[in-house]
Amino acid sequence: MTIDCVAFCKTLADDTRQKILEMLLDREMGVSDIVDAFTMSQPTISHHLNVLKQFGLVTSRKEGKQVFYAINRDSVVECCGQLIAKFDAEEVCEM
Amino acid sequence: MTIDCVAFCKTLADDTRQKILEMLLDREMGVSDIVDAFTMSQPTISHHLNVLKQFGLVTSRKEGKQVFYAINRDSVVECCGQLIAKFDAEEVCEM
DNA sequence: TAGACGTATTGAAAAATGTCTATGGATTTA
DNA sequence: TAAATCCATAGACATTTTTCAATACGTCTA
Repeated sequence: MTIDCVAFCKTLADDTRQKILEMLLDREMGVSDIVDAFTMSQPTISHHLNVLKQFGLVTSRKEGKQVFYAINRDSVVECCGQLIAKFDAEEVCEM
Repeated sequence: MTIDCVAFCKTLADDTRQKILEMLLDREMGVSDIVDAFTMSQPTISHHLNVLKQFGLVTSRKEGKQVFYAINRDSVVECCGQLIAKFDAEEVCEM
């Protein structure tokens, strides 16, 4: 399946979202833990988590009152791969 | 040298800029040729070309009245590579 | 069941970005 | 040199995105 590379870049075009992804590289985290790592409000973090989730870069699971988010490594790698593929094409030789 | 991955994604987070880069994969182009490929105004295209140039994804050279833009393949590949490297890290094992 | 807790949603304000028109600078040509 | 061509810049406007406060929703616990 081919992704929308512009949408992928938009998803990563935010410092908070990239930092969240980096944190999730280390371990799955609950929303409140993520919120604690930033100075922004909880709704703002929830918004960014939703943007990441909509594009499939993270997954979430509910456990009691908490919601845990995890990075979707396969998706991140696949998207980066498609981005490279789009712009790393060999020079086209016309004959 | 390490790039700003957020700035890189912001640079690519626009449909027009990605299309311009794709066109330049094929061949170097003058500004007016690029403008002709879109329905947007010439200043708007110039703006996008400047964004791409500021981040080093394209280069330009002047030839008479015309300005030719070319993709900087090395830079594009290097930036994509760093983006992958940032999020494709192996799982961290704590001992 | 009432209250507390954790998270999502809503609606609005602020900030950033994309787009346009108008114009200016550089270069060529008549 | 005057006009034409090509592109960049400036400023204004519209759109999108980020952010927050307020509140709603689900879950646990006393």
